Parts: sequence; C-alpha cells; structure tokens
Amino acid sequence: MLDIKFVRANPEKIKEALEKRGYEIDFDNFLFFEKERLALLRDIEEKRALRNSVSQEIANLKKSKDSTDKIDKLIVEMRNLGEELAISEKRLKDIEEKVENFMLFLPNIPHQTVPFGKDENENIEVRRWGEPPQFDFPPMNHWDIGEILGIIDFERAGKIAGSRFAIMRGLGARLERALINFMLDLHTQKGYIEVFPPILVNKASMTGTGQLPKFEEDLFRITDPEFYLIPTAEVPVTNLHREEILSEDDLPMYYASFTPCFRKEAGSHGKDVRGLIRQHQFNKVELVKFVKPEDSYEELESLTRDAEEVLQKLGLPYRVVALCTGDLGFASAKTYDIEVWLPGQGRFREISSCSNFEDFQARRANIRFRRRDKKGTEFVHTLNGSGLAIGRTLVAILENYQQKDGSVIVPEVLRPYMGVDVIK
RNA sequence: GGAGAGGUGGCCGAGUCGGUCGAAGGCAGCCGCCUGCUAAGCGGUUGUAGGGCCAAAAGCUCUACCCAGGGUUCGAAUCCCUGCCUCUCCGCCA
Repeated sequence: MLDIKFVRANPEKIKEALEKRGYEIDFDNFLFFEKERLALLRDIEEKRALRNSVSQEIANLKKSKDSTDKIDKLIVEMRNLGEELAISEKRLKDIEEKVENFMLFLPNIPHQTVPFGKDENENIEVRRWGEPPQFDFPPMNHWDIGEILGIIDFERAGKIAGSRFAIMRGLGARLERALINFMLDLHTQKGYIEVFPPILVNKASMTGTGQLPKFEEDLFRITDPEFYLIPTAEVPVTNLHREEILSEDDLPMYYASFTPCFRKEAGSHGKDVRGLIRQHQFNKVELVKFVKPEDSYEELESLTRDAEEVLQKLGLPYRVVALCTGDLGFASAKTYDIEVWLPGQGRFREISSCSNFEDFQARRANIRFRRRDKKGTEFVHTLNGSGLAIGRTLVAILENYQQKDGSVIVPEVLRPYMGVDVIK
C-alpha cells in the first residue's frame, strides 16, 4: 500500500508513475471521498469530544444528587447527539471502506532505476553466467527424459489429481529432496534463518503481502474453515512480523523457507501444458528479508546474488534480467528475474524472481521498526526472492546434464545428497 | 468433538452494583540526583494511530485503541451477542 497522505497530496505524480506500469487510474473519485472523509472525521471527533465532556458533567452532577432536572435535560441532549453521531459514523465507515479499497488496489511505484517498457519483451538483460552446453544429439525435453528414466509420472498424476500435477518417483523424488536440502543448507550457512511455516493462511496474511484483494482468482481457497493455500512462502514468512514493531538491532533479518506452493494458473490455459514448468503444486525455497529503508537496494543486489549462487554451484547457465515497468509485479518496486537455460526449449526460463517491495508490504502488514535514537516508528522494507524454484531447477538439471544414452549426470554438489553420480 | 477457564500497556498484574481508567501497583527502560565502585535509595519520565493548531520542527490539543466485530447506555476495560486465539480435563487422531 502507498502512503495515503502522499497519494492525496500528489495524485498527479502517482498517476504518472503508474501509467508507466500500464495502469490507468482515476483519482478524482478517491480525492473526492478522501476530502469528505477528513471533513466527516473532524465533525465526528468534535461531537465525540462534546459527548465525553457532557457525560463527565452528568457523572459529576449525579454525585451532588439534587439537579435531576438538569441531568435529564443533558441526557436528552446527548441522546439526540448520539443519534446524529450514529448517522455520521455510518457514513464515515462507508467512505473509509471505499478509500481503503482504492488504496488496496493501487500497485507499488516503480523505482527510478526500473527500465521503462510495455511488457516482458522490454526487460533488460543485466548479466549472464555460464555457457549453454553443446550436444552432439538433439537435446530432449525434460518430460521425455523424466518419462524414459521413470522418474516423473504425469499420467498417473492426472489420474489421482488432474492436469498440472506430477509424481516424482525413485531418483526423481530423491533429486527433488536433494535440491531442497542443498538449497536450505547453502542459504542457512550464509545467515538465513530456516523457517517452515503454515502453508494454509488467513485472509489478513494474503492481504499483507498483496495477493488479496486483487488476485483472488489465482489462489486456491478452502472454506469451512476459511483458508488460502499459499502461492509462495513469501506470504507466511513476510507475515511472520505482521503488526509488530521491531527494534533497529533486529535488522536486517534474513529467512529461508522451503514450502510447497499452490497456484491456480487461471490465466495460463494452453501455456506450458506439458512438463513441470507450470504446476498447480510445486516446491520452492524462498528467501525473505526485512531491512532498514536505506539498505534495501543494496539488499536486493545481495539477495539476487544469493539466488544466483545456487545456479552457479549447480553449474547451470543463466541470465539475470531487470523487469521493465510494464512487467513488474503488483507489489514490487524493482525486480530481477533469474532465467535458467533450458536446452530442451532452447531458451531461458524464469527460475527465480527477486524483488524489493520497499514499504509497500510493510504498510499493508503494519511491520515497523524503531530507531535507537529517534522516537516514533518507521516501516521496514521487505524483499524476497526464490532461491530457487525446486521443480524448475530439476527441469534445468535434467535438460542441461542429459547424455546421449538418456542418462543424466548428477551435478557434483548434489552427489552427497543423491548418493549416485548418474541417473539412469 | 464434549466440558470448563481465560484474553488488560515492553513484561507481570489490579480493575465486574458501568462514570473521575490510557488504565493502580510492580518489573524493565530512559533522564537526573545521590554514591569511593556496584547495589540500594530519591525525583521525573517511558504506548500506537489519526485529526486540528503551527511555514516546519518542537510543542499544545482533540479522537480512537484494555483480542476482534456488533449491541445496550448520556457514558463500557467493566453488561449482552458473535467470532478468533490460549489454557485445563475427557474423547479422537498423525
């Protein structure tokens, strides 16, 4: 959420900034209601102040016991005032709801360093690492490799759950587990605290990180009782400190969290229908940071490097792209995507997304901190990035390390976790 | 799932015949005094958010907040209803 004081003072600036993201937002209604809200608030507070003082007077009069006429008169007056107040309060509540709702649907403002662009085609490549492997045979897709090796079963997954599900089997399942352990070990060695949170969360948590109210259709929801399945560990982990005031000494805080993730993929019919790339359920190790505002862009760089390191250790070629304004996520001020090379597709595919949300999520989730020598509170900055998506990493390994005979070499760093050198 | 108890400020804890309670007291913290050092002692101080005054800061002032949301009342931490959470016992279960 943006700062409402800033929005009402600078609607033109916000409008302009959000146009860069492709949002056309009309502020007139908002400004109108916001003005009324403040006027109404003033009026209500005045009436409440009056009621408070008269009620006090009534209490004092009652003690003296004789001026019952005056008491009755005051009570009648206050009864009437109370009725007026109730009408105004109802009106205020309606307006507050409108204003709040408007604010919840406003996306974050892109950072000055975010390249301008319309869609993902205008993202800027920042750097590349590694060389795509050369094959003296036509490289296969991971779903063919997986099927031949008997380590991924899409067909039975379709039977027991439906499309966009997969079953990992034998060394495939072990590879999944090896990747989880490898990534968690790597990140926790660097100071990230491992957390394993609930993967069913409430509405407030989803609102805190920005999935709700705008992206309800992307989420799996259960009723009775009401919960949402997390689309990423970002949600529970960022909400760890919702409604908290941290001390400056606690910052920065780094978390690493492995969780399953669930997404409806409602808008992507026909996209990546085969293979592991786009699943309703997938595993991911997520990195989440809580930092002081002045450090957050430096922290975004180091967060991205920490995610890249996973690929480097696995020997998987990748590139880093800076998302342009038109491709930026709703809550993000700046995002780097890391794209891994997939020989089966002959292209780079997203495997991590590292974002600085500045105070956008902190304001929604009310996550603040207090500086040692200053009074008052400030919002923290939150960041997160995949480190990495497990399923897509597994895909990249199968495709990059495939051999002519159909076997797959296990990257060096995974061998202690796998117990074998080759999957065949 | 059944029965019961409870949710108060950073922490502990008082406060139910509704009023002077943003909330006693203690602890912790901060500032000062005192003290050979430490401890003890003494005085003061310490929540969050929003509005108004102010060019702004400081400051002053008002409003709201005693789990959340409704209700009763001139007035609610205190009474009523609903929800959430915690604890105890029984049952069930990985």
